[in-house]
Amino acid sequence: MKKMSDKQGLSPDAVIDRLKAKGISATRQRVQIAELLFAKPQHLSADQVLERVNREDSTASKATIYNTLNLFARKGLVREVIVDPSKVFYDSNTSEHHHVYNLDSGVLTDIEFTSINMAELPPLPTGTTPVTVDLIIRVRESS
Amino acid sequence: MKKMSDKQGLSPDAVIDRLKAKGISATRQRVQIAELLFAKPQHLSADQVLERVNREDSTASKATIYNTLNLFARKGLVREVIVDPSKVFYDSNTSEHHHVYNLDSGVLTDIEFTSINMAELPPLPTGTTPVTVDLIIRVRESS
DNA sequence: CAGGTAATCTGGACTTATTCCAAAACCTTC
DNA sequence: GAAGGTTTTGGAATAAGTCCAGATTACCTG
Repeated sequence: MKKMSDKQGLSPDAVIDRLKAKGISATRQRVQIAELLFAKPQHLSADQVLERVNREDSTASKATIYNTLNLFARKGLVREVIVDPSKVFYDSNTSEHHHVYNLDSGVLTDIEFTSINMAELPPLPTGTTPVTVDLIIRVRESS
Repeated sequence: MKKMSDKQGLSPDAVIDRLKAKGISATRQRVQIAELLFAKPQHLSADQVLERVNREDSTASKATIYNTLNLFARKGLVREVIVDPSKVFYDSNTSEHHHVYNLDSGVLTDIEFTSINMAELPPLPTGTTPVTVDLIIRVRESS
């Protein structure tokens, strides 16, 4: 019988299909990174991805982690969330949603918030088309 | 008669008052940076501020530029706009508004967009209060 | 106005995330 | 199994931002 991923995510084959569907050839490193990301909706930094991928026996280099995350972001498999100049997260939840960033704890949370939709954007500068719409609400603990 | 700033902005005294109103002591360097920023609504990076301030005869060090911009941002004199991990802008327009960032040209533009207001935010995680609400629409030239 | 204390500024070293690079490893396909 | 393109790799390079300890300045009090 087929072995499923140990982290309740997609099976390796499903991950490979998802990469191929976007025209990304499924190398060992890319599949590993994708399996990690797609296991569940989550926010990971490049560092965290590097650390977790390299916990397993076969590893990936720092350069590959960056290449791959950028590739995935460009292809829309993952969403880059820029929270802090030195805190970029990769969000494996690709459905439309926005973010709450807790400045005290560093925790990033998704929020459903339909009152902004791509369809009804304000007038943009002429000759430009929207690529992403990112709403980030920064909060503090209200002690 | 009183000499006005050469860049159609606030007079030096008005700048000093604005700093003092926020409890910031008006040192030479801070006044210089504030005069530059408050001359008109604009988006400048730390680098640009450094470069422009040091164009004049009396200068400020890199460390001071960073200290001062962070101080101004904390005090609400200026708004930090994080557009790209390595592109932080300081926006001297402190009224409520949002941003359009052109990925091709690197130009950041303000937009008035009242359909999101601090008053009607979605439910935030319990025990947190909003600090900033930032909407950034990233666009490309629609060649 | 002089002296003292706290706040601020400074240059340069340091840190840290990310990118760059040229060589090695790896797939395909014939 | 050799050719040719694509990926990966380790390590060097880059660049924004922070840190630090000493020098300077601002500010208060008498």
